[in-house]
Amino acid sequence: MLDIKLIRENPDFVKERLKTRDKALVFIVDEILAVDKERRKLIAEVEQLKAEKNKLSKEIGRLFKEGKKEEAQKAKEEVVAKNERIECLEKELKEVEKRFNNLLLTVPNLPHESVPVGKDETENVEIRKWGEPRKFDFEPLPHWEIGERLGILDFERGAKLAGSRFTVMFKEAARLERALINFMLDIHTKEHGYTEVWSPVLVKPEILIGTGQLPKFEEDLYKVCDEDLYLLPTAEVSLTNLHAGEILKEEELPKYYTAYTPCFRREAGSHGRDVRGILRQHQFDKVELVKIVKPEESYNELEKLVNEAEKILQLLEIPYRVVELCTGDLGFSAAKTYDIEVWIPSQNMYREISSCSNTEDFQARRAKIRYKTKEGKNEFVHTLNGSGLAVGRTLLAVMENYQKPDGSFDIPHVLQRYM
RNA sequence: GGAGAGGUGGCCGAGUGGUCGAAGGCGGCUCCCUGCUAAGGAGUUGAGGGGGUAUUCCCCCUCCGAGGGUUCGAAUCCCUCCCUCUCCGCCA
Repeated sequence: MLDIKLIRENPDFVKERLKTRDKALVFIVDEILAVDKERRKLIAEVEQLKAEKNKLSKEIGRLFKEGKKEEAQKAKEEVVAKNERIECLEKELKEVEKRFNNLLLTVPNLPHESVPVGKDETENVEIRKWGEPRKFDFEPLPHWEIGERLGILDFERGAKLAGSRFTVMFKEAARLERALINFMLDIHTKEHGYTEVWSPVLVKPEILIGTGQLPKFEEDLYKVCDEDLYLLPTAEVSLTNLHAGEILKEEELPKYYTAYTPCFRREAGSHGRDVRGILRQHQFDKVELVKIVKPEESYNELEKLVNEAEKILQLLEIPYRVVELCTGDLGFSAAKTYDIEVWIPSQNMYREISSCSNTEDFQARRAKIRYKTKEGKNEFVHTLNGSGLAVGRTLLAVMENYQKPDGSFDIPHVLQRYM
């Protein structure tokens, strides 16, 4: 959520920044300003009346004690009249507040000034490459063929159990999934200083509002029927919200959390994309990294976060590249994002395996995560998140990059002790 | 699922219709005192929002689990919900 004060005081700046994402966003700023004006006018009026009412009520108490019944009675009538007016105005105010909040909650974050301006993913900027894609002296197979031939990826049975975009894994694939999870968690906790977390995978709507999935992206989420709970689309949601509504001590920061969770996404609007294999599934495993930091440190922390995610691929010895998303491709909550894209031999291209973002205070403002500065002021923290990594995609990358001509594949050196 | 107890400020804990944003204690902060430390003394110490040309000053509104209601007035009374704890049942 953007700071209403910023919108109020620098509307043109906000418009300019939003425009780099999408030109249509400009109009919402004016709408917000109009509603804000209306809102504040009503607040002033209501509070004036309440002040008068409170004063009178105290007066009444005093008059009763002094035995001045008639004067008290007269004052009572006056308060009743004020109450009617207050009730009426408050009803109006409630409507306006609701409109105001809904508007504010649907505005995306402002891109950081360093983010390249561009309309979509074609204008993302490659930052660096790591590793040389392997030269195959045979035609590399896609992972689904490798997996099906070995009998360790079963798409038909996945569909039987749950429908399309669900897969069953057997034997080495199942074990590799588990090995990858443990490997990633070990690296992040032992080498990068993260605290391991295990969290619920069903969460309340207000939690999803905190990180920005709601109210705007409900169609991407699975909702539990009969209960007001949603399946987690990413552990970013639970980890970031661990401190929702809290005021942290300055010396508690920074906080680094990592968790393995399954993630559930409806992938609405991506029909026909990546239909084969396990690249795009409704349910997938992910090890997530979340940082809660002081504002002045967040961009530094973002660079570190990307490096920490990259470390996994380096240890697995799989080539990748890092790209910086342009303004038009930036996610809703992000001020700046780096994607890590892993090399996929069968597609002869790099595909996203991690997305690392600094949301600045955008999520903190929604989730009300603050810290008390040395001066005793409450400030919003900055929150960051990144995949470290998407486990299913890592598994797929291992299978393809380590495949052998006989249709089998090797296990990366660092994973062998986990198998 | 059944029965009971309870949810108050950073924490503990008082408060059962008026001057209570809330006693007292602990903790925190500031100052004083003692050579240092400990002890002691004085003061101060919640959050969100609106306004006054105002982050540091002033005024006001709201907040005692959440939402409704009664009342001129509610932390205090009534209703609904949520959560925590204890016992019973069921269960991985």
